[in-house]
Amino acid sequence: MATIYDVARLAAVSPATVSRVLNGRGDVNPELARRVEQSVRKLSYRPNGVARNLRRKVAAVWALVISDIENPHFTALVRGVEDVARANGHSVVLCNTDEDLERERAYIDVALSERMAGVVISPASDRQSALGPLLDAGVPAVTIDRRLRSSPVSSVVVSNRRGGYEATAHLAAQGYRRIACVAGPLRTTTAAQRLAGYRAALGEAGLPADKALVRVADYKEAGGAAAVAELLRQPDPPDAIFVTNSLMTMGALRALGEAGVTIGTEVGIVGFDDLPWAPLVSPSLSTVAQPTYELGRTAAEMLVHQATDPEARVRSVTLPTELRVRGSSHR
Amino acid sequence: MATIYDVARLAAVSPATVSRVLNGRGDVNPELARRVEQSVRKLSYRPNGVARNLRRKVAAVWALVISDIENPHFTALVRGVEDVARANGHSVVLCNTDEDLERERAYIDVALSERMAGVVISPASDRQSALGPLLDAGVPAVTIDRRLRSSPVSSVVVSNRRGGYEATAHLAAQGYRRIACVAGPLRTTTAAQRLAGYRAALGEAGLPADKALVRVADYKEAGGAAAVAELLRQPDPPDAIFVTNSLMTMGALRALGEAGVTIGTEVGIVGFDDLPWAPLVSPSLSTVAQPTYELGRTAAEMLVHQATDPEARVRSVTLPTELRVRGSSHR
DNA sequence: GTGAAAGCGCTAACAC
DNA sequence: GTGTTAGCGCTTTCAC
Repeated sequence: MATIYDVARLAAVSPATVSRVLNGRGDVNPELARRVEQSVRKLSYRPNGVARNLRRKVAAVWALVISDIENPHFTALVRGVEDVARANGHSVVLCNTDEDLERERAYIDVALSERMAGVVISPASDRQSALGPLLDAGVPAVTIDRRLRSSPVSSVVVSNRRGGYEATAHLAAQGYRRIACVAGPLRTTTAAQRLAGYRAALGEAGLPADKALVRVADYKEAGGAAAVAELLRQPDPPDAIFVTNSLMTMGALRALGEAGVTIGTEVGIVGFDDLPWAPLVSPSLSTVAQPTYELGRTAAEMLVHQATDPEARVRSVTLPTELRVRGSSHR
Repeated sequence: MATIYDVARLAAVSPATVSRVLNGRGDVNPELARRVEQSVRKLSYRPNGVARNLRRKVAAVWALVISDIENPHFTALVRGVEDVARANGHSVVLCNTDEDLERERAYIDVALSERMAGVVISPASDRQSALGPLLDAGVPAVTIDRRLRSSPVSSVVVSNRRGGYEATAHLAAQGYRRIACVAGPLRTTTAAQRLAGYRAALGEAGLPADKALVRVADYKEAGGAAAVAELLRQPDPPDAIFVTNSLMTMGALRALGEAGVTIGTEVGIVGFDDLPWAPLVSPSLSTVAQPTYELGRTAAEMLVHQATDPEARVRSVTLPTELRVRGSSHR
């Protein structure tokens, strides 16, 4: 592969001039610039990004570290982040941690090691974060979807508590009395907040907070199915369920189907995260929708802001959720 | 941030010895090794990956370039690739091209520029590929899900033609007579092959190949919906539809619902790609399932093979699909 | 406006 | 075994 020296030699200029032309810096004689461009083409020269990064001490790439690549919620964020990144001359690479702190750490390591320009991350845990080294190194970072309790980092989240509250209050208003909740891993702020909203709504509706009606699962399909199967097996099963993410909702529907339960009539259901197929199941699925694109866009904009002004103080943005009432939550 | 020189100084050894300890190369006096490790900890030293890559001429990272991050088929591949990567000491970063050749080119550029160790890619087009520079540079590359006609690259795909054939033959066997096909962008080999399978099955069943029954769409939800809406508006509408990917199938179901058509009875439907929610819609959705994890795993293994043996010849692996008959494809 | 040269942090010959 | 040193390819002072 051709280097900047090859180009310089062919164009009969110095490597410095080639660099200037390539980066549009400083004033270069148009004639020399022309010669450089011609040589670049002739040699099909591509700058070595690694050498450039070493010299500049930062790459043009952002890392978007998400906790579950198969969760449509997270993949929907991507577009928002990408659009802002491209507008600011950055590329986005995705890293999937699978809710695993060890893998989260490994990817933070890669981001740090490759001197990436910024990191947007949905942390696997609100406390034992792997972000420390990143922050110490001064790399711009923003958490998305979830917050971090252990360190001061800017974040963009949705109103999880309110979303959980509205879902549950809606079920109560529809006359359901034993409303269960399938929660996510409580080490995530989303799970904790959605559960808190559920509890608040129960209290307000004067419904008892039966511990047996709360199941902590793992935000995955199988976990949701298992949790619902257990709930149904109880002596006094629920007549409604608030399921706190889409993957678990899918599992819940499967478990309900396998148990021969009629959705809506026998057991009402509201899921967190709206999905394209929510209107297609029958009865159609009531959900708490999140502004996923906005979530990604906002996080990316905060990253740009941080990169521009390193003194920028930590900010936390909360975007609204929206209850979408469909067929699964009334009799 | 501490450098290898800082560590060397503190441990009273040379940078070369630090490097040896860090990389487990050569024999190092255990006492020196201990001192190095201690200094590394004390300084919380992290090797600069960029400098390392510049020196070694290759990074430890693989790029997985997929054409649509919101298509569950592609996100399902990721796990297979990741598992093999990790077993071989690589990290995987995902790049989303959105079926856009310009963005494909940009990400190939990043992979090249950052000297990534290998690329697994589902190309946006079978001809105008952006892979050229990558292959010229000798970077190990494998296409996944789709093939490339324009250059000799190893690939892992599924039996698209057979999958299309089986879906269509099944609909014919169920007594449907005017079977339509919603195809993907024909510049992808998957779309071309699935369509070819559809045509072959029609011919074999003695059904006429009415051009009006074939709609070329874009592998996206809205495209699938629009195509089906058009099909239904025709003077002589189809009584069954083979939809060639899951996103378009979702759109098809929506369009069918909006048109008030009873699925199965009035219009039979089979979709390509199985999905967790396929059994949940009603009637449950018949599909052609693909071994997504295997697809990812196999591609990654081929990449390892290529990296190990640069003389390895181009191979093409085809994995089987499986027709899953459910409720949407009979009366 | 242009070029010479130093240096980013690491690894791998090579010399000891 | 261990240290010295050159150099990966680029950008950026600094001198002209």
